[in-house]
Amino acid sequence: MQKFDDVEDLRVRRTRKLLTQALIEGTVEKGFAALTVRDITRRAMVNRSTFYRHYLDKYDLLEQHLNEIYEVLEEGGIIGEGRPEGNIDEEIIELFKQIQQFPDFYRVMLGPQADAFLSQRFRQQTQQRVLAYYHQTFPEAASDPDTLPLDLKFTTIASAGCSALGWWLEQERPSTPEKFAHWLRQLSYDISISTLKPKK
Amino acid sequence: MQKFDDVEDLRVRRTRKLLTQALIEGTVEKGFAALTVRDITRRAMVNRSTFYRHYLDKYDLLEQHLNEIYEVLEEGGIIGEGRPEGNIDEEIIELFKQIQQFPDFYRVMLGPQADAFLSQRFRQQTQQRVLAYYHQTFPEAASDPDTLPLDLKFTTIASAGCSALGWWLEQERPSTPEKFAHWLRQLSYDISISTLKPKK
DNA sequence: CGAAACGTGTTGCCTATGCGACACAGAAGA
DNA sequence: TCTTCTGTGTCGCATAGGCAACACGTTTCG
Repeated sequence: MQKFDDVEDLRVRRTRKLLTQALIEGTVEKGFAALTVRDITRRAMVNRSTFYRHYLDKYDLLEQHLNEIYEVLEEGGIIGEGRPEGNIDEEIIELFKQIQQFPDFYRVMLGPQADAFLSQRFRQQTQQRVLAYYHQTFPEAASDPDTLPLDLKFTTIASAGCSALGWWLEQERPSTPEKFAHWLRQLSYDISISTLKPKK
Repeated sequence: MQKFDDVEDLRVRRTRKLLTQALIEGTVEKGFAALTVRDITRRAMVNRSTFYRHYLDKYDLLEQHLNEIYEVLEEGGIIGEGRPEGNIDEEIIELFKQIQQFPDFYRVMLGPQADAFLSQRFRQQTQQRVLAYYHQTFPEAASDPDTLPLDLKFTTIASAGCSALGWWLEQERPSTPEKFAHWLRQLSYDISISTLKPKK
């Protein structure tokens, strides 16, 4: 797999978007396990060799897709301490609108009958992301023996976030992405305060 | 505007598909008149210069899209190589299954608040297609001075078909393609009989 | 069992497309 | 009026991606 000089090239972004979209649609249609690289590239109208210029395999594609989601969440401060920035709020809302476009896919990942590999990898990545974020934000907390074990915190927070998202998607008529983003920010902020901020 | 060596190149087909899709979505969203080439290319994630490698302007894109639809219908035996005695019902049903692929777009084109240029061009192209069809099917009718003027017939038939289609798409709960095809077949059959079949 | 048939990765060559720039036109605004 | 801004249409150059072929592993079926 080779890298690209200009990751911002329109062709690169378009190819990645098409492949990701095909991954989601294909997963909904026939399941992630049965999905082949050929299926994805055929649906995306992208040559198979091009797929390997960007991703190692379908698992790599999935993880990169999830990572992109987390990056947006972290930039917006949804994960951890909320720092409201008007500009980034719109991006988060856009993200949830995108998620809402493929509720079946995330339902597959988060629902009760979720694909084994998918849901495991999703929660696992979520936890890792939360871990990395808190290492950046609270570097001193890692060496504090008196606080709760970090793993427990991260597992709890990650699981809470996944459950919240799953709950949102399971609703009959999900509320607007704006409202859900607001709730999620409040939730994550409360959790941050109660678990990470040392009481004075 | 330049031509391409290999029109079957996956990149060419993908680009055209994305642009066409963006045209349809953009037309539904903000109307065909207000739609710019920039809007289309931005939505399609295609460079603006690439647009001009394929189309002259948005009108050219629209016409090529309509032509492709008609070509698909002809390949399916719906318009071309018509058999007047055959089972026309199935052919008409196939037609509406094709149209149902882009319901919003045709709603914009044919509905009461339809864009002026769009609906005009659509009716115009439909009329030309009907003209070609009847030239194939009834070659002797073209030279018959005693029948009604052909233009009048075709205009009437095409306009009737478009109006009926627009009415169908405007319904709250459009009836099944089968039922509507039955009605339309009766209508068109009556028109054909009364205007094209010479009385013995 | 053998042999099609399919999926995975990889490579070298060719080309469609992106990018940046340009001239031009019309519209909005000081 | 003179700017400023946006859209149009075109161009040369650089490159991401298509295509065809390859070796290899796995399923499928006769």
